[in-house]
Amino acid sequence: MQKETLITIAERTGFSISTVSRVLNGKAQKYRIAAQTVEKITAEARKCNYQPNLTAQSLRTRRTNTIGLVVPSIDNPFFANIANVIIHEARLYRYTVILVDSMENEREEREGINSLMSRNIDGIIVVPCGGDPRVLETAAAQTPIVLIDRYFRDTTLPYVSTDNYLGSYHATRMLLEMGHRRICCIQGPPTSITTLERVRGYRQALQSFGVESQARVSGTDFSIQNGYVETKLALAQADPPTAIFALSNTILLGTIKAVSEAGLKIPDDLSLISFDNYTYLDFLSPAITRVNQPIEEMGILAVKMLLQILKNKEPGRAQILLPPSLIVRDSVRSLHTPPE
Amino acid sequence: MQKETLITIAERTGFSISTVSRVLNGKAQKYRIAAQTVEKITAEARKCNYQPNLTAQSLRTRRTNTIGLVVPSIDNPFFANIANVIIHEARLYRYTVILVDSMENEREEREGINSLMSRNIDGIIVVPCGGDPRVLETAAAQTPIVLIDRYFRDTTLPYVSTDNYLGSYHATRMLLEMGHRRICCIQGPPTSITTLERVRGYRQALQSFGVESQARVSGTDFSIQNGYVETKLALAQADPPTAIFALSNTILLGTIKAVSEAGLKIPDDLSLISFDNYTYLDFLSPAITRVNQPIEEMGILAVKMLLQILKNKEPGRAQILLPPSLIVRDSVRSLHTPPE
DNA sequence: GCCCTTTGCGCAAACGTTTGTGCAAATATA
DNA sequence: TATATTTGCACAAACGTTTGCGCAAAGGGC
Repeated sequence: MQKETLITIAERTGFSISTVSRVLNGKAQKYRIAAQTVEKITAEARKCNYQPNLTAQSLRTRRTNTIGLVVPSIDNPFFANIANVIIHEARLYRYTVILVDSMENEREEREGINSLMSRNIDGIIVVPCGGDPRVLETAAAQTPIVLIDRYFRDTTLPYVSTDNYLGSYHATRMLLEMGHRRICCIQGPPTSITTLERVRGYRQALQSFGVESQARVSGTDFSIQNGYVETKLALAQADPPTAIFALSNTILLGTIKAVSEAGLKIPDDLSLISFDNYTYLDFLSPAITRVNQPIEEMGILAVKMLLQILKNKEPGRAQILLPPSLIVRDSVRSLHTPPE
Repeated sequence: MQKETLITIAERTGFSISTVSRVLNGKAQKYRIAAQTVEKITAEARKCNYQPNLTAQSLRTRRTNTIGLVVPSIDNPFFANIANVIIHEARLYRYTVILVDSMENEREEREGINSLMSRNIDGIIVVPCGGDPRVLETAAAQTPIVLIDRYFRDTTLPYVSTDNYLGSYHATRMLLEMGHRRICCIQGPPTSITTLERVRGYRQALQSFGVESQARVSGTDFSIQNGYVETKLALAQADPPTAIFALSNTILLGTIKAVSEAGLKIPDDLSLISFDNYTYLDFLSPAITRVNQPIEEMGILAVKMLLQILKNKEPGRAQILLPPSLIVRDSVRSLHTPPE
């Protein structure tokens, strides 16, 4: 079975390549192709299962109906989730997604984006992994770019993310209202905007209770190991925390491991609250109280924003923060009442 | 910043397009381009950060340095894991991956594969979601295809998967050796090869203990809900099982939910064993004993097999089953000893 | 029957590459 | 000096599309 092209169809139907092209692109009306001709050509195309050659098509049209998606690690369920939403949403508009994994590495990210651009993809959605917007901003001069989840403080790049500050603020306040004062906050990379915002929310909540001097922030990255190490340290202090706020699902896992190794029970001996939602968190015992990011909405918005930029052919300026919600489960104990 | 092409570089350096092309493709030797010329051209290319237009390139060469990956659901950590390995491995050979999510739907799968092929991708790795190899086999006539995880019984298509039979056999034997006899096996889609093989292993193990009449197999698909429903039913029987064998990580979650709703403790009241490995399983309490599939090896092999087919330009016949391993944790109790 | 409009379609250029072939100049050979 | 060989590069076709333009034939108005 050899490849069918416009040429082979043209030969078999006796019409020219251009006529075949126009018919199959639905431009028969516009070019006044006779109904009979349309009939013949579409019949033939269907019969031989013609599939246009997208590389030729996009060489000519400079469009590929493809968007690039760059995430730091597809292995992280949070990003897998984002990817899932974006792939599905893009499909609705007949866009295909090329996935690039930057491995939390700025160089990989840059190369990935270069590779995407040399493929003439129509736009890029990216969860940036560096602190420097410049690479992305120069790239955005050539290809529309929308940031998701992570973004930059002073940037003109459009983004959609969670209001990390707010989520963190609410979570911390909940702990405070439950009577907790010694609350450890285990953070991700200290320069990342998500970390910064979450820590800001944490501090602000403490301040609203007049206990900002109690702030305990530590941690270096979004890894299980980081959660583990920092929890070990926290628990070894003279005045160990009564609650731990893990700023990501990965950090949470490390924390849980350290806590269980210490022989502590959650929430009786230690309360725990986390960022990021995930099916499995309901199956841990106890189920983990957490800040839920509206991933689905974020993904849909990112795609829509990108498509809008593509349609309007103008830069795109939307910078959107969606409110997170608190999913209350069983990992936080009230210090006002005795343990069960 | 306008796009740099071979043409602009040719103009600026004063050489012809072909010379520029050959130099930048490292074919200077072969075409006896003067060292000085090579120097000038590469300098200019570097200066203006030339990136070849991949669509033009692949239109001409009929290669895209891209492979397609079709999975049933990127949201499932098992497939996210596979995708992760394949993306990374492909990158080593400078291949990019286009990810298609078939949503466990044969029509989506077919369309996805068509779309991939019209992009001239060099090959496809697919976790098929149907029971019929024909679509894939005809596609394989045009583009190299390698199956991963799932495959077909009578097919010439190359594949790499786990020896599901063996994994299931060992897991079931372990339960039997621990004294369990009433073992429920909750399966995925009854026609899928992974289900069939796993059930076969389960039955064979029972038979090796002379208790094949005790076989209890039920279930319809790889969903949390299926695990939940089937467990509910199993527990409601007159002679409820002492152990449950969940044939996937998703089924497992449903089972856990139903078990905990029934107020049963694992492993004291009920033993549990599962297929598929996953970080989170160690964080459940108790940690879940499970059959580990060698995902990393499978992914690497799949990519290597595909690249080999591409290189040799011959169909490729390798059909490989890798042995799984048992990860023993705390969810299985021995009936020979009293509960702790 | 003549001119004008409409209908229906084809020609050919262009997108940015790669690559087989060819050819002039430089060098070597006799 | 005449010929053969090598060196260094350019020409042009091709990959499969899309699309502006143009032109022949048919139909309409008078």
